[in-house]
Amino acid sequence: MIREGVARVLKELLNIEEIPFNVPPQQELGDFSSAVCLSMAKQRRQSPMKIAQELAERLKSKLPPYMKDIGVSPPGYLNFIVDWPALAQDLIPRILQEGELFGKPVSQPGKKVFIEHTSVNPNKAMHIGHLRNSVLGDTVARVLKWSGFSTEVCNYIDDTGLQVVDVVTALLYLAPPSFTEGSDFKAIWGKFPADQPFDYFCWDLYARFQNELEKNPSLLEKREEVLHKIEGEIHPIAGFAKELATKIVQSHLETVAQLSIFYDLLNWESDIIARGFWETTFELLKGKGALRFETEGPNEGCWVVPFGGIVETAEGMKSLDKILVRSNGSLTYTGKDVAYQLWKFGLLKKDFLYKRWGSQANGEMLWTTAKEGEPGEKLSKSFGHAEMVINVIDTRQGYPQQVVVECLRQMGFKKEANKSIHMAYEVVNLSQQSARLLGASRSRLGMEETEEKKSYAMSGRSGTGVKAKDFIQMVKQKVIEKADHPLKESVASTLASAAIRYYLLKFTLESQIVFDFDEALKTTGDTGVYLEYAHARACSILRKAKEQKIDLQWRKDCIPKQLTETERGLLDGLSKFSSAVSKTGKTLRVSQLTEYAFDLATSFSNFYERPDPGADVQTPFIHLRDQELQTFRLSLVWAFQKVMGNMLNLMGMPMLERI
RNA sequence: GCGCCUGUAGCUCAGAUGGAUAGAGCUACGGACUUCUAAUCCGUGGGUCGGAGGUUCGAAUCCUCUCAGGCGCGCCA
Repeated sequence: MIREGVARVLKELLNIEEIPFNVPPQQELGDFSSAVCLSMAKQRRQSPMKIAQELAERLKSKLPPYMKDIGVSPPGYLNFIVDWPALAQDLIPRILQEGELFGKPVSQPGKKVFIEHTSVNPNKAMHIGHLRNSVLGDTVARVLKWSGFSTEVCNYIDDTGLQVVDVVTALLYLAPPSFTEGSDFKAIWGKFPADQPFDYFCWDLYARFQNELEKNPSLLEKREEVLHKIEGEIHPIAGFAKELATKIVQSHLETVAQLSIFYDLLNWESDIIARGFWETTFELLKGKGALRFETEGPNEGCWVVPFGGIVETAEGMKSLDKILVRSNGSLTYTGKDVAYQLWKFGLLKKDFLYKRWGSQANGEMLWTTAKEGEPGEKLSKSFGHAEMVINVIDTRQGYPQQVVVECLRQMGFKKEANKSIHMAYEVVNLSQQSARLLGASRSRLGMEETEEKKSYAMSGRSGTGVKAKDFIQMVKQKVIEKADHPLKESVASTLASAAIRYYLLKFTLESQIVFDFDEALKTTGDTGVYLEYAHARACSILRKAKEQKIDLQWRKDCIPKQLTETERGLLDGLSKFSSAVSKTGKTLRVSQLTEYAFDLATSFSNFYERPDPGADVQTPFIHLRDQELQTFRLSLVWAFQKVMGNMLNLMGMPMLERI
């Protein structure tokens, strides 16, 4: 806000696009500075010092907002001295008045962003890697909504894939009683133990099935049989599979709800097929010549997107071309994805049928696509037809995502191709110690006895991974242990949720998280707990002030002539809120949120601990004799509490009034 | 083989558009609680930003090469 004001004036004066700012090495020089003059020196053929001096004079005669003075230092830096009282006078009452709306950009009517995240195979429990996806997606959605977009969040359910087939086959045939033609599924449902979550049982079962497949090839035939029956959609097994997937999806939704993650729509892959999305897409692609039918070579009999031809790899010759339709006529995942992407933009003439899934803990209705649902026109809301599409998928799927975008481009949907964003993030792996703790043997991890690796990939196939619900429970337990007083259940849950979201958010997208229990269970320092603590502390101060009947009414004459270092620090932090969030909305680098939030909380802690940094004694705000100063400092606390609350909201962390 | 990503303090990581002396947290050591909440704060220690060239007045940041690690290149999803 301070820097934006200066940047606006400078841009006008200099006619350049971006103004870089930084912090001077000595505080005496100024509160912040810019090196624009240095970079201008060459093209203007003037010494940077001279440019800076001239510019400073021009700025001084027409001071930007909140500026007290502008100085110059060699070799040509512009140093800005902030008029802190003026800033306080504008900023604090605005924060207090606007509350949740403070710093929010004006909305952009009609601009809709479609965000897909989570999209976990509905055949087993979620693990912490899936959680990273959900937290990233949910946070981006929150930030974009705040930025003024209308958002639609969807969770894609791949119910037609082999993973579901595997678990169904395992349930029906791996252990007695086996399914027999004509029988009902009562005995099969009876296999689920009462003392274990549904999705946990499937987790183990899936891993066991992968193991059994190698030993017992007859299961392969069974699997093939189950696959066809599910695809046929008429056999009772198809209904059973759908029921199973539905139950798992329910488990997933319950899991992420613990981290305040909700959706607008569940999109079932089977509905993409049933609604004939592909047929339309196929014609479009063929019409544009984007598809090629292979009559020879390794992809003989397939419809492919040409994407680089045949290349030599470590494992021999391979084709880079992407198959969309297999030689047996069936559709690949990428094929479905192209059709689905078209639907998201409203480019398909076809639509799903919808019905209500149920209301969620955030009060919003969750919809699902369904064969027996209603057409979109009959609903009060419309799904899809987005301006921009963000797919939160891990980086390993970069190649197929590229194919999807390329298909759009080839079909002539250039604008939509450019607005298709693959939000790619690195996976979560397990540290050596974590892998050991999970009891993963070397052989199960697929490694030699002497081999040592830094990290281990989680694997559904081998059942190696930290299950999301376990992790949430562990963090909760840890938070309770670490507290110096008994915690209410709800407080522990909130702290755990904040800690987990923070942990999954603070890494940059390119950073591979090597999950380590010690690291992930930390409750001190750079953690979500710190943010909650700072917020709750501010609440406590305000609560106590009210109890003591201290007048919190803002008066502009309460501002001191000189602000202390920690007061300035907090004020500066508060003033950066809007630009910090806006920046995240543009870059989608959500780790910048935790970075800013931590900085803000730190500046508050510093202010709280040392409001008068030079003094020997620090007086608690509510004991201050100077009523003006008391009002000012308590107003700062209040403003912090509001802005921190807004930050917590944006990161999906529930607020606590006291811990 | 080709492509993408990563390499910054003992450990885990930030460092958007190139800017002045590269920052946090954890760990270690030393200090501050009859409290507005010590899950906090203050201090000390810790770095040839993987390496080598180059561009630039100026490079952790841009370019080239190189070393090390991860991932991708399925008629899986």
